[in-house]
Amino acid sequence: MGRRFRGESHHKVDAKGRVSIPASFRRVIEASDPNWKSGENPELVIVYGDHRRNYLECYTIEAIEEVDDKIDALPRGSMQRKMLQRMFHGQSFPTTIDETGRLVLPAKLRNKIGLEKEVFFMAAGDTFQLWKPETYEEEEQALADKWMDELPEGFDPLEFLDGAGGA
Amino acid sequence: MGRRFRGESHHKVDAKGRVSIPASFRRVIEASDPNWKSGENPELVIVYGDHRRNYLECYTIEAIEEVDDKIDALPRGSMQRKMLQRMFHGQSFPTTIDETGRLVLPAKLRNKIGLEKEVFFMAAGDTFQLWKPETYEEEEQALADKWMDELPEGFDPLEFLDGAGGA
DNA sequence: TGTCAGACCATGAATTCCCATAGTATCCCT
DNA sequence: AGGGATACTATGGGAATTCATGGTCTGACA
Repeated sequence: MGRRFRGESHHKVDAKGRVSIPASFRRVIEASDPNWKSGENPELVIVYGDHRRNYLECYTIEAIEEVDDKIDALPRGSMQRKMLQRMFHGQSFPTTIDETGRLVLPAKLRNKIGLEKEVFFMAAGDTFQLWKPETYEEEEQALADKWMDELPEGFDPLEFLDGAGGA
Repeated sequence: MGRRFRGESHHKVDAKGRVSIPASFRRVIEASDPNWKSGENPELVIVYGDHRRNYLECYTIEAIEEVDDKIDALPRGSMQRKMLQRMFHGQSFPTTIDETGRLVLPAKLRNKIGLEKEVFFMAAGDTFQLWKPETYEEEEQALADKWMDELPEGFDPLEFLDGAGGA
């Protein structure tokens, strides 16, 4: 894996669906697009998935190619292959970042996750996610808080790093 | 783990959020950045965590890569992995130390721990922490008080010097 | 012939870059 | 051992650049 995304931030979404990409994310997207040259518009792929998913996941070109290769390696006609193709080839949207550092989310994608005036960016390794802020807070935050609170008193989640069994 | 941070100190924070790094810490940060070459600006990652954490933890590149590797080793989709990704990939901020030995803390991070004109540096193995001085004193003070209060009536903590078992 | 996507321009705020200074520690030389 | 000269540390200030965001204009298209 090349460079990693890191950080989280909130950005505005305007009436046309335009969204500024955090500058630090842009650097990673550019570096992970094998065809990108300075002065051009780097590409990326947004995977939106089916109705069960309530966020958008953005892949760099390198990251999506890795996924494609893995799909290609699955037996033709297998259910797994079919499902993954459906998700990564069907339910995805390739796009580019314009010269002002923004991308345009079509109405279809915005509606899918209920996006209005604001979006929340969240790094996740070699991809990043786009959430409706309210969804993120309600679902993820609640889940995280619950999970943390259920840990034994004085237990530091960092212990998971070393493979300690937990809740 | 390579070289360790050692010591503690106070430094000014200016209006732009710039903070001098203790010189001895710089040596460790440089030595622990595999890409660093003399004359360049060493990188590091500040992990700020969620609302429960009231200090900033600074990781050298080596230290954070160790963490990243461990996260990669956890099962994709597991709660533990998700939580750790959220903390180390989402709630973190990559940065560099400039040629005058300073780093810049963006307003978001300063506000998170209530930082104003001064910051307290505290070594912690292969990471170091940044505290608002008042917070550090209060927390540590509270911790010390609690410990003292729990000692048996009439017990002098100096007795620990000679190996007496304690609370 | 109104709507929609894309290209282009505009701007305030935040951030980076570059230069400056005062105080300390260090080193070297005679 | 004295007396600089030198290097590094901690801090400050302003200019230049980048970021995030908003607006306008113009064709395409249905």
